[in-house]
Amino acid sequence: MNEPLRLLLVDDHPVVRRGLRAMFDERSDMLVVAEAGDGRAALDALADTSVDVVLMDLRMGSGTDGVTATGRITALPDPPAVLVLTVYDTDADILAAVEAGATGYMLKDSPPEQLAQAVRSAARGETALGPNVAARLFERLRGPEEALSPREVEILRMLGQGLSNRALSRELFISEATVKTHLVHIFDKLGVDNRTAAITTAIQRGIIRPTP
Amino acid sequence: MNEPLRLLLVDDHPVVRRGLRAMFDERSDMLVVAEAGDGRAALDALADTSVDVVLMDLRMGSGTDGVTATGRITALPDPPAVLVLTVYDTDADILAAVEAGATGYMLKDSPPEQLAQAVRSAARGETALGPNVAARLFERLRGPEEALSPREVEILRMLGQGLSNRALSRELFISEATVKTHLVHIFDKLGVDNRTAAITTAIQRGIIRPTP
DNA sequence: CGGGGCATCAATCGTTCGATTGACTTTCGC
DNA sequence: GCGAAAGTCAATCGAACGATTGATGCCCCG
Repeated sequence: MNEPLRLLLVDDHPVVRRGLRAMFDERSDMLVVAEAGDGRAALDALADTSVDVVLMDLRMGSGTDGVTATGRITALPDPPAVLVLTVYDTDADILAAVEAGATGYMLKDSPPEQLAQAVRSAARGETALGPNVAARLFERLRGPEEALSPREVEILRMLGQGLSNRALSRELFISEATVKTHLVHIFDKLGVDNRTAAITTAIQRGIIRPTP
Repeated sequence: MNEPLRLLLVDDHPVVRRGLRAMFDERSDMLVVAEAGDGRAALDALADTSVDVVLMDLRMGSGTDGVTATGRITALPDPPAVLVLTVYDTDADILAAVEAGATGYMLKDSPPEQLAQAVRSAARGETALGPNVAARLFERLRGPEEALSPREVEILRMLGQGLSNRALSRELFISEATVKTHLVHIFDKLGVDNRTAAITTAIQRGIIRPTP
């Protein structure tokens, strides 16, 4: 097969798209056939462009995010492979991307040759994982994390603002005993035994954001 | 003046450097004269290359970080202007960069024309601030945050793992009373009144990272 | 030299936390 | 219909937290 791999670049950063295009333009076995600034634009591009591999950023400032777009792309008939590219990730990001059907996950600071190699692997349907990503996936598969209920996430968010159980109960119009019960469940699911560790773990896993 | 602005690109992401170079190569009033993957390499490049504007990433995976490098560059005799470029920032990042002497601060998702404009402003010695950055600087100037001592930061880091005061005192070989004293100071400086809020605030400000 | 900052320490006390045990109601899927 | 999950609630009790007051010692700088 001597036809170049047709690539679609999806990233909200013009600089990054430009850099990727320049890099792949130098490779005779690869051809950038389209670019998109968010997931929606990526899906639009796929409607009238044949693509072998999509290079997808997970975090976009606005528009359809990378995980949702990945899910939709891989649900297409005869979908292209999706190689996720990102700067930094939380455990939740990695898992979400893999569950959405991405066949590869690389960090943006990977050297150009590694990136090109990952693109080729993805085109062949092989999994391409950047450093550390494989290890974290294995860890996740070994001990799958239990999902928190919506109520539990809501309580976690408020907990991070430093509210006492009593203040929480007032804000949510429930009893303090109920707050405590939810906390017991939250601690169990996160594998911690106090609120402070719960907050740190939740932020690290991307369950909540650090907004005081 | 018809000579092009001489630019030095400093970023640990090859993709980003490549994209920036491609963008500036198109502008007749700008010339990329060097690239560097970290702050140290940037200083080396400046030793034998004349540069008008340095485009500096703040976060590098390894090597000398952007803030330190900015400080050293602006301490040079007849230094080039430093325009900081980053993806995401914490309050501490912004303040550190400005205090280190940067004359501009832009987010990487800025459109190419805005970036070019910021480079021209920096070259003229004018301040170039991206969206939201100015507002946050004003907020900081209104109520400057107190810096935590190294010991306080150390204690904050361990606090985030959920350690009780007693466990902390054991790990640090100090009394529990000392731990409590440090915490009182930490709470005062962060403007909070309990450990949980302290952790959230510290993570948000970039003082510590969420590593459970 | 004196003051400020940092690190260290003690004791007291009221409040809050977390574990525990037990229970009830509603909804959904098998 | 039954069981599981989610949400709700109560009471008890020991441990831990945070505020407070007060103190000492060291180092650095004006």
